[in-house]
Amino acid sequence: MTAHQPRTRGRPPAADRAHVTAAALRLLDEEGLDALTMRKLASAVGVQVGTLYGYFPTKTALLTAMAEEMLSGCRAAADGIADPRERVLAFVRGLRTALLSYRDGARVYAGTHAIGPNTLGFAESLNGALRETGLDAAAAMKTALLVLHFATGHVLEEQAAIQAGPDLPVGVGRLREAIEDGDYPHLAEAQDHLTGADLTELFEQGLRLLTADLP
Amino acid sequence: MTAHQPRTRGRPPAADRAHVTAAALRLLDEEGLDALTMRKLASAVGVQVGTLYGYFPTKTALLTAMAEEMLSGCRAAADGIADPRERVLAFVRGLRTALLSYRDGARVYAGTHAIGPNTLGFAESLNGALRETGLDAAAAMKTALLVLHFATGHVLEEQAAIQAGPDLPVGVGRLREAIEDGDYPHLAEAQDHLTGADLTELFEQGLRLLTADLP
DNA sequence: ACCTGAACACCGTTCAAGT
DNA sequence: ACCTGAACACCGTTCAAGT
Repeated sequence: MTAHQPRTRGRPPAADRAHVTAAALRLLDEEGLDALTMRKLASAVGVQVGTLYGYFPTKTALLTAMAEEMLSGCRAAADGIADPRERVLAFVRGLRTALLSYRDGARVYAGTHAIGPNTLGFAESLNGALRETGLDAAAAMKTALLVLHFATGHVLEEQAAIQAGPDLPVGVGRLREAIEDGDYPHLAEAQDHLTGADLTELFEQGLRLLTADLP
Repeated sequence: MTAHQPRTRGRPPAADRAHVTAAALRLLDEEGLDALTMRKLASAVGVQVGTLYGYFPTKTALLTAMAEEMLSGCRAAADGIADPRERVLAFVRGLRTALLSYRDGARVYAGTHAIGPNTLGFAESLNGALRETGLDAAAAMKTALLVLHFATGHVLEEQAAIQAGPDLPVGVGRLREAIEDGDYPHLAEAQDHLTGADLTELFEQGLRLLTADLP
């Protein structure tokens, strides 16, 4: 109302919300989701723990803002593609890249339900591209959900496999051991073909199949 | 070695590991993953917290045992199907049903990497069915991973959508609001077609597409 | 209006001491 | 051999009091 007031209206100084979110994403990338603590984040920002609750009412709200921010760049590469079918593929690849570019990115994304402009804008663009291929509203939304679910699940497993975490290098050895100890002939044979499997190629295969019946 | 010794060899009384796992699954189903606490589990079992660490070295180990136990019944329905292609579909449907039958089942499954007989036996049977359709070892494993990733991602979202949790009914209203406030014409149109969407049908569509190129 | 400092009610995990 | 009881080092969250 008054001219003297700074541009804050409700509570949160919106400028620093972004700053805190960026610091949280940096911390996530360096230490992983399990080590992302409100206290560690506070000291990274240079503030007391309680202060964070002036920016975000809850840790879930922070994680949601992080998920929203993760998607900030994932439309750029696809938006200019003329062929709608190729645009659809580019959108989904962009989502995978966005999630892969932060440690535990898929876990954060799958654990939240952001409704910010990046998330909804992405869903809108993906739906738009699907409609342009000739699908009606219902079919476009179904295909969008399908590829989104697939991408989430795939990157989740990709990042779980990468994780050279606390005891995971042990974990993969244990898997090999368990397969050889037990009676799993198909798994034993497939294991060799699987070592160093190209996960990008696997993702592309899934994406191709899920979009195979596009008009 | 000696005949007097009871059949315990190392540390854990294996009989009660199963009992604790069952109690944990019961607690999970009643209260959800976020409320599954070692202390709550201890009091449900009628024991002190520290005692649980005689059965499981860590909470992660408990969750892994829970994931393994979840898959106990998911092969039964498919194992007798003669047509290999139909058997593949039945295995994946069985996995979805198994995960859906516990609250937060997919979150537990996706967050662990069980290597017990249920998990490996399921993977072995799925691979065997895929080989029988005519796929070679590498192709069978790739398709298996694909449908597994899809199923995980799909049920994860299914259970997140169901969750009439602490503030989620508010959450869906907020989504509708955000879509109508913003400039998302495709999402706004698709929203009506989506309400009460049949998630089982959507899962079947994804499954059909991912297995469409089977020989 | 914003931040500090301190507390509350929890966690997972460990380990002496009992029996 | 197994369990108890109590502690350790943390959590997320809240809130008076300061400025």
